[in-house]
Amino acid sequence: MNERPQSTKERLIRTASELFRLRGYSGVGVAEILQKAGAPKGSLYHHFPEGKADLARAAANWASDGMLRTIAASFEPATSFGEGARTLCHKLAKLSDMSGEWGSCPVSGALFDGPDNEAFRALTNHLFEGWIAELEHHAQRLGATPDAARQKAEHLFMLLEGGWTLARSRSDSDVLRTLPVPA
Amino acid sequence: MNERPQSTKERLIRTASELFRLRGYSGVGVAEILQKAGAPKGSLYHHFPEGKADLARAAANWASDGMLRTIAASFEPATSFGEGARTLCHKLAKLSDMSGEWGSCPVSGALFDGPDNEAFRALTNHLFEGWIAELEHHAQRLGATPDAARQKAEHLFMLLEGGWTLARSRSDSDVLRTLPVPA
DNA sequence: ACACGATTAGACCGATTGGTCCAGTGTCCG
DNA sequence: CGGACACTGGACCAATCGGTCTAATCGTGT
Repeated sequence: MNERPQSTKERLIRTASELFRLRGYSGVGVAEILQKAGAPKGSLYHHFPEGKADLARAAANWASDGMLRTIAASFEPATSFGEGARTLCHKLAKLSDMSGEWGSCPVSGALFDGPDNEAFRALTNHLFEGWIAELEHHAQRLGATPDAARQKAEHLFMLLEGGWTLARSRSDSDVLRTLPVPA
Repeated sequence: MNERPQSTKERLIRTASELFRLRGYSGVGVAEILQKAGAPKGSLYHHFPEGKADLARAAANWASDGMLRTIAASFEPATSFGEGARTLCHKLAKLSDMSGEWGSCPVSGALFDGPDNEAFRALTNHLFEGWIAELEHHAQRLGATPDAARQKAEHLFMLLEGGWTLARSRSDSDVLRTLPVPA
């Protein structure tokens, strides 16, 4: 019976990630996730024994993996950090355009406004540091000194997060396309 | 009976703003706000006939006004845009340290994950553009051309929003203090 | 002293929340 | 064929959600 394009678990993670990005952890109920994913309640608590929090962690991890792949795909063909950064911005802008709706960073959406949990904050930070480390790796590969690479990576990360916020508030992905990225 | 430091309405706005900043619009219930503010339910719906959404708008407006004052206070004595920007960053870092807890931008916290997407988004954008306009005004006053002033203002805004996110995820206000602000 | 609008106080409401539980339905391996 | 096990379906639950309502109380001008 499982000739569906994705497994139930995968569908749950994807729709949860999308909804959390739009309205945050507390802004989305499990009923809505289940309805959009076309799954019954039993499935959720089978695949994610700890329920909503478990699903949010999985969604954040999944979204973070996608972001890491996007970063790698943008920087691998680049010949300078600035070029890779600009490519990344354009890719993210395009993703925003395609989704049709305006959400926030999928990681902070899923985790930041959760139950005042310290564990959620720690996972958020872990994922963010993963992005920064990936950016740092490419900066160093493209000729920056270790110190400069770290600085460039953090700088670009903050611009991206801030740009995401402004783009969402304006409903305009061009904000991302014209981001003043470090060279 | 009203020798309290602030009126009930003011207390509601302040505690709502603080809580929304920590856990977002949907992450905070009216019961919690009322308890922390020491107000009964009747007061809320007397001062804010539309209830929680009304209160969130008021909280966001109040927080935005505070931010505008902080921007003005930082840039007025400055002799260059970079100097004003650095002062602003230090002031915001200090505010984060004093609050003891790590929240997000008070405007996006109160409004971004709300139920009525479009109206909330429009207000968020209105307030954000107010910040950018204030920054732009000071940039121009301190010698930048109109085009450069606009660019510097948006650039600083995005760095601040992104820096806020990273500072929160790391629980470290030094992120703000070392922000690579435009000159 | 009185009246009157502004405000407070909190009981109460239906809807929705996240979560539990178990009977069914496969699917695969002996 | 027959268990074993992974998964689905949904009824059901206590708790909490935002919101309404009315009675009491307050402050103030006359």
